[in-house]
This record gives sequence, structure tokens and C-alpha cells, in this order.
Amino acid sequence: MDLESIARKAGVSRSTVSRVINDSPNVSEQTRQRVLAIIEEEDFHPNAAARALVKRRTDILGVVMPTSANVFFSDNNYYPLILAGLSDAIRQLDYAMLMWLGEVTHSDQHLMRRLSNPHLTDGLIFVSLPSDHPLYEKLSRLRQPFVMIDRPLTNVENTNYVSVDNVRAAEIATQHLIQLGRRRIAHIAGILAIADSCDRLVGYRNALRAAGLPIDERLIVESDFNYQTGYRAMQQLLPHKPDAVFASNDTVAAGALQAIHEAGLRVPDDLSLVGFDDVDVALQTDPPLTTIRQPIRAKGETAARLLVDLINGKLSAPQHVILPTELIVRQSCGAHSPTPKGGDARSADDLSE
Amino acid sequence: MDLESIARKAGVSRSTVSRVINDSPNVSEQTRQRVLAIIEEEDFHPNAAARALVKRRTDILGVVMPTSANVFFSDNNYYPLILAGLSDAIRQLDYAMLMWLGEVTHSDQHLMRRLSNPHLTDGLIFVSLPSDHPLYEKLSRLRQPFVMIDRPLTNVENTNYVSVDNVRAAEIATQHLIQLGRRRIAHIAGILAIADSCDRLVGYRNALRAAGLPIDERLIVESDFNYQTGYRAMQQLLPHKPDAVFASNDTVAAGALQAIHEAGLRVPDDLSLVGFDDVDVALQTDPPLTTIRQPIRAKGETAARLLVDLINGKLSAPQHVILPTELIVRQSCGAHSPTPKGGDARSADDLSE
DNA sequence: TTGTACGCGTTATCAC
DNA sequence: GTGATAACGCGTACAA
Repeated sequence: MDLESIARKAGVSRSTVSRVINDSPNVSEQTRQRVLAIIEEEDFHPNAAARALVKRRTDILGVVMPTSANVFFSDNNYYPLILAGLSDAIRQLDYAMLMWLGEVTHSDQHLMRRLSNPHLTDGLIFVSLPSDHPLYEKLSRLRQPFVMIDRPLTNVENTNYVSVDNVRAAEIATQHLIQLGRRRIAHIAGILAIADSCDRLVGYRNALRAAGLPIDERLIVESDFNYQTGYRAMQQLLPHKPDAVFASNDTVAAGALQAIHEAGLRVPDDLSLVGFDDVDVALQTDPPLTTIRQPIRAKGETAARLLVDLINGKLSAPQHVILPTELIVRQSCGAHSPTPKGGDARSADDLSE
Repeated sequence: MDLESIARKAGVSRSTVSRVINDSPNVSEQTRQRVLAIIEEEDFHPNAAARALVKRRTDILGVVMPTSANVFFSDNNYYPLILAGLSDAIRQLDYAMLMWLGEVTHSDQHLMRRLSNPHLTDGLIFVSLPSDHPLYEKLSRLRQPFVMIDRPLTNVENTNYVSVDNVRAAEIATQHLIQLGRRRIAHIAGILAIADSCDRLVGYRNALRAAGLPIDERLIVESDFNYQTGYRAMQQLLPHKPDAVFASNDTVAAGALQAIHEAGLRVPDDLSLVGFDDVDVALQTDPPLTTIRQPIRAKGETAARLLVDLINGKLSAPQHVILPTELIVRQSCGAHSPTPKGGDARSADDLSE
């Protein structure tokens, strides 16, 4: 079933059918209707490969999420939310989404070959690509436009990316704890091969320094962005008697909370706790988490739009998009909420009410 | 950069280069090496569209996850785990993965057009397609092989699917509660447009009936597979004084647990609680959840393999694959664990130890 | 407004 | 073992 056979049935030429399909104005309403009817009747669909071959466009966007299963598919729903944003926007932009998920080890060469094939996708989106990832060094050789979600660790200037100001956000979170009178503030960092984690660590240090507080390296521990490593990190921290913890995300904070409870300590009485992201889990802990909200879905949507603009030549690279964050004060930090009702966009749905 | 130019540089014909690329045996080692060198040097990649056009294969598998954001991207990591399984297997099978995620409403026609285009993907995988979904009725007109993860609600015999025996699993869960002496056992069902939820409800009823217990319809409430609806469902149940709850999944159980605690009741003393899935959250509640473990990643992997076999004509449809489940006894049901150490595959990692 | 003819980059079928 | 050559199905000048 091809253009030709539709054309025969409609008594027109192949090109006319093609024009109808591509909404060309140069076709009489009469023939258009006749052709359309036959297309419908025969349930005809143009061959995507043939079309891509001649148009040099696949209308497919590639999305690469190259992290380990522990980080992606455990209890941390940051990545699923990124995916939701990407998926929505990509569909709305009339593209299809090709996905590469999970670790790149055994199938390395296969994946590399596919990814660097400039004919499979019109553009690529990389999500949280760690600097020690095999793909990272190949970015420069890419023949198609690409956008990164979360800032790359190096070569920042030449790269298109969408992120938030992690340094500033971490400063705000840490300052908040300082203002509450906390002095031994610990930080459970994320994976430090990801720039966001580094930035948050920098912001944490900045805030302590600005407040004239000492930086105790024993109060800084790395995690993998998930519950279990948050739990373990907190166990490491407890002997050093922190009075507050700034966690790299909400899931890590939830894990830390369990360790704190098991040690017989109370939040926020004995320790203040602040998370990052403001995902569902932040409302499900007891007490609910004070956290930095970042627009996760919007990150995905923005990246998709940016990429399509790049593909269409509407923008000249490199573009850096920084989305806003917001401190959400709940009970885990020990502050009285400055806006007890209505200030928190989620308060109406807050389960603890 | 095409075959032709590589051929020129290597001093051979286009056909020879094609043979090298496709590992044809009919090419001398000498020319093979020469051609390979040039391909490497020029960083040449064959055009996927041209290849697909002539081979009538795209080497792309389509994955459709058509549920609402509430169900997919909230705190329920069933779907991310399915995705992990699919992604792993698809990559291993040397295919690429095209994804359609999220609700199908505004972009309905666009998506439908793409999906029913038999030239874009070699086969399709549908995950938990609800029977009231617009796509559901179009399945029969599909021109390409497809596999469903989780059994369809109708036309079961003619459909390829991968699932678990939800009826039996629910019977086992409910029986377990009965054996513990519980008499007013409630069920928080899942979305009943999905066959799995219906099956679990059937299993629940079966077990009660087999034990000669009355079925109180007030003890059956529907949920959306997420924390919040679990919480709300439990609030509805509490006035009817259940002494046990079988939840449609672990996340729903976690939500129910919060409602129970807020009502001043204790688990398992006042109520027994059993979940479903055995995902991370089952170990993070207090007490940890007794639950039915199902092989979520394996569902995805199995579906991908099945689809590829179908594509290659190695199997004749329809295939029904049922994967095993297992009752995992922890503290939320009030039973003493029959195998306190080692019986639970996760016990080494159990955070509560 | 419609039709003709060519090219997109590859694989497959022949000859040689 | 290698090289022409004809498809594959579509878009698009260009001609009519």
C-alpha cells in the first residue's frame, strides 16, 4: 500500500496524493476530498522511512538517561518526572521520542553507534550525564544538535543546557538552617560526578562561610540520590553530632530521617532536616519535609522546546536556561511556616492536614 | 557522506561497502580491512531511513504507557521498573525504543496516526492499557505485532500478553490474613478498568468465600495506585472497623498506613496490612510491609523478548506468559516471619536491620 | 491545478 | 570476490 495505489484508486497522480497528505494549498478542494476519502478507506499511512530519506528529517528526538538503576528506578521519582515533562512536550511538538535508558556497559558500542548515527534522530537530549560517563567525551563529535538537562561539568560555555541555580538554592537552604540557630549543619551530597551535586555542595559551603561557621569535612557525606544511601549516609553522620542536615534530595532526606528516628532522635527537635526537589515523598514523611522546590517537569519541557528550536535553526547555540527554585518551609526544619495557609501551592492537597 | 563516497575512497563499489557493513562473508579480508579503515576514518554511519526503506524493518520497538501522570510519575515506581526491564531487553536485542508516555487526549489523533503507522516501528508493547482507553478499541486494526504487559480486559484469547496470576496472588494474600485470625478484611482495589485490579478483587472475594467469611461491600474501595488515593481510601474504610487491609499495591498500602496512624491505630496490633509488588517503599514503611512480590522488571524483559520472537515469526500468536509471584512476610501483617533470616531475598539489604 | 521525472541512500539480484 | 542495476516509497522541481 503506497502513494501510487492510492493515486490509482483516486484517479490522480502520485504527486497529488502527496500534496494532499502534506497539506499543500495547490490542490482543488474536490480532489482533496476524493483522495482523503480513499486514504481513510484504505487506512493508508505514508512510509516514515521513505519520507525521512527524502526530507532528511526523522521527526524523532532522542532522549538519553544513562544512569544506574539504583538512581533511576528506585524510590526517587525525579527522573520519571523529567520524563513526563519531556514526553508531554515532545508529543505536543509533533515529534516521537526515542529513549536510551540505564547503564551503558556491555552494549556500549551498540548504543554509541546508534547515538552517533546522525540519521536516526533529529536531535538529542541528555539527562544528568555524569562527567565520568563514556558518552561524555563523545559529545563533541556529535553531528546533531543536543541539549543537556542539568548542567555539564565541563565545557559549559559551548553546551546547551537547562538547569536551576543549584548554588543559590543550596545557599538558601543552608542559610535557612543557620537562621534557625543551627550550627553543626551536615550535608548529604549527591553523586559528585554530576554538576548539580557539586553546585549544591558549593552553595552549602558558601552559606557556612558567609555565616562565619566552620566547615567540618566529617559533616559532608556522598550519597546516590536514593533512600538507602541517604539512610547509610546519616548513620555515618550521627556520631559527629550534627544539629541539622541538608540533603541532596527528598528521597535521601527520607532515608536520613529513618536513621535519625532509629537513633532515638527527633526531627525537628534534635535535628533540622531540609531536602531538595519537593517531590511526593516530601509530604509523606513524618514530619513533612522542608525542601527546595524545583520545576522538574518544566525542565523536561523546556529542554524539548529548546532542542526543537535548535533543530529549526531558530536559535544559535549555546543556550543556557536557568529555571527558578523556591524554599518550601514545612515541619522538618523546626521553623514556623511563614505562610501557614495558601503559601504552599500544595497545601490544599497536603495529606497531613 | 554515503556509501558511494566511502566506496570511492576505498576504490571499490558501493555494493562491497554494503557487504562489509552487513558482515557478508563474500568479501576478501583485505578489502574488508581497507573499507573498515575508511569507515572509521570518516566516521561513517549508514542512513537508517534508507536501510529501513529497503529492508522493511526499522529495528525500532514502540512502547506505549498511556496512563495519567498521577499513576505513573507519582510515588509508585511500578512503571519505572517496567520501563527498566523493557529498556534493558530492547537494547540487548539490538533494537531502539520509541516511547509514548502519558495521557492520550489532545494529541490523540496525532498519536493514533503515528501508532497505527506500520512503518515506524516493527512492533508495539502496551503497558497496562485500560479497557476504557481510546487506544483499546483500535488494537484489532493494528497492522503490526504487539504484546501487552498486564492482561487485557477483553479479547484475551487473541492477544499476546505477559502478566502474573493476580487472582491466585490475591487469594494467597487474603488467605494469609484469614489464617492470622482476621475477620473483617478490607480491600483497597486498583483502577478497575485494568484487568489486574479486577483479578485481585476476584481473588480477594474468592478467599473470603472459601473461608466462609461474609463479603462486606463497604470494605471494598477503589484507588488510583498511588499514595494519596490509598490514604483517602483508608479514611473511607476506617469507620467500618476493618481488622485487616489488602492493598492493591505497596504505595497504596503506605498511604493507608498513614491514615491508620493518624487515626491512632497501630499496625499490626489493631490492623494487619498487606501490599502488592514488593517495591522499595515496602521496606521503608514502619512497620515494613508484608506484600506479594511480583517480578516487575522481568515482565518488561519478557514482553520485549516475546515481541521480537513474534516479529521474527518464531512464535505464532497468541502467547500468554504468566510469571510467578511470592508472598513476602514482614511485620505489617502481624505474623512471625516463617524464615526470619535468608528467606527473604532482600533481607541482607533490609534497612530495618 | 495536475502530472512527469528525478533523487534520497541503501539492500538485493544478478552478472562477471 | 566484486560491480552494475533495479527496487524501496516518497517529496519536489519543473513542465504542462
